[in-house]
Amino acid sequence: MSKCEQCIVRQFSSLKALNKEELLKMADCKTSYTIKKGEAIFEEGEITNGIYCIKDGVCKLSKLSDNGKDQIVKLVKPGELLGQRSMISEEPANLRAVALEDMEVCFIPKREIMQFFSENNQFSMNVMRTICDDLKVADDHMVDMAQKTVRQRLVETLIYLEETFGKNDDGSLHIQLSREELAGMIGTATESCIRLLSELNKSGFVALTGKKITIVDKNKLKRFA
Amino acid sequence: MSKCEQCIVRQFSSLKALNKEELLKMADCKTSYTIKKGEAIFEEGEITNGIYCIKDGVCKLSKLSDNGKDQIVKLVKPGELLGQRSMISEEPANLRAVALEDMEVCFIPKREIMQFFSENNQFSMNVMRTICDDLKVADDHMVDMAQKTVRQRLVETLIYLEETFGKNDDGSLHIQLSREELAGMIGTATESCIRLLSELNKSGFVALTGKKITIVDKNKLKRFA
DNA sequence: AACAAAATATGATAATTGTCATACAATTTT
DNA sequence: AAAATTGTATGACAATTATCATATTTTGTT
Repeated sequence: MSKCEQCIVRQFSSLKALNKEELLKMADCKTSYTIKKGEAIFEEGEITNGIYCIKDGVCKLSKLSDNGKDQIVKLVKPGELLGQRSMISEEPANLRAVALEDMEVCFIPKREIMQFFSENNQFSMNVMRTICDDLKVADDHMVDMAQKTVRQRLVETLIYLEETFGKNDDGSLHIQLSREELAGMIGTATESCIRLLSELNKSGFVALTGKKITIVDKNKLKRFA
Repeated sequence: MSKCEQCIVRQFSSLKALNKEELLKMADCKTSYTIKKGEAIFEEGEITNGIYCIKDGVCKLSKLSDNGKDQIVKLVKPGELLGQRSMISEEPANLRAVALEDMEVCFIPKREIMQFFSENNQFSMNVMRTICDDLKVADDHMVDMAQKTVRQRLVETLIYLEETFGKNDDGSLHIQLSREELAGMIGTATESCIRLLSELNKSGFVALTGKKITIVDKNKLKRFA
């Protein structure tokens, strides 16, 4: 069993506030999982009873809407935690978590986390800040969904993807999303997403090579939207 | 100066975890304000350095979008707290708070709240839960904005307004929103909002009497959307 | 009470976005 | 390698929604 002390998640997340003793306790109670691309970590409505630490791989958090479309609410990357909200609210998961790449995650039971909460004030504050950040992002996102056009949202999403997940050697977006998933992030029909991408391609703002998307000129793209 | 012990905010909010001593300390450091309908409690980008307790009156939290429209993110009612997120994140306010009715609020400086945080674990957990609830609502709201039609959002908003703020004796919605504000909640153009309301009126699902909106048959209205 | 200003309402029209059909390409299965 | 499945692309069209113009009503002010 690997130790938590050197783990990437510890460096980037709320867990950085935990001391050696707490980390040892955590290492002791954690369960490690390997999750293949496309598999779910948890489903909407599932009772999770703990949090997941993302060691490797990116996943999407999505919610199935009444119209049958899967809206992607957030992408979660290595170093981040998953399932904090449900655990604190003591509710089933509001969102579904599905791996976009092969992943390595660790599960920490609720019992341990709650104990850290009560004993380590800095840790609670860190978690609180993370959730506050999520809330701000969600509010802003909501305003965007309500007030921006699909084209604006597509452009902003492409830039977000490049800035957050980086580029391959050939300059294309490193993160691999299907057109359907991209549409699910933007909140539009797959066909509309494809059509607008194709338009951005023809205008020379982005280049499409197979599934790969390359932002040709980020600043021009920003201004265009 | 009134005591905090019997205050409505104390009964409904995270503050219920505070003990007598803490309440006395809070009563001692608070500032009470009267805010007239239409006035702002704080502006987007303003540094608040504390939280507001809503004793009376409802306010809207909104964000100005690039297209010049004011998107209403949330309505806050008596008994709730305001400004928790910014305080915890140590950031300027992300949203603007404007009174929809004459209001009575109290301001508690950050310093005191932070002390309660570190000394009263139940209080921190309560605040955390509140923010978690907000996050869930925001996520759901985001999905609605992305996936539902304006008509669906209007219908759901009307029902939400009736269920949350109640009805007058004549059955009309108690909370008074202008058409522009209603449009701002729904995330649509004012004209579209008016047009759809008028359509619901003609179909007999709601009744419009001047500014007053009455839901005639909630269940029919729900099914119609 | 008369006026000005603001809010509500409605028509006409354009722009955006969704839906369905279909074609083509890529990937997986047999 | 062929067939089947899935994903991407595009056209045609319909539905939704925004915008602009203009009444009409309500509200506030002098």
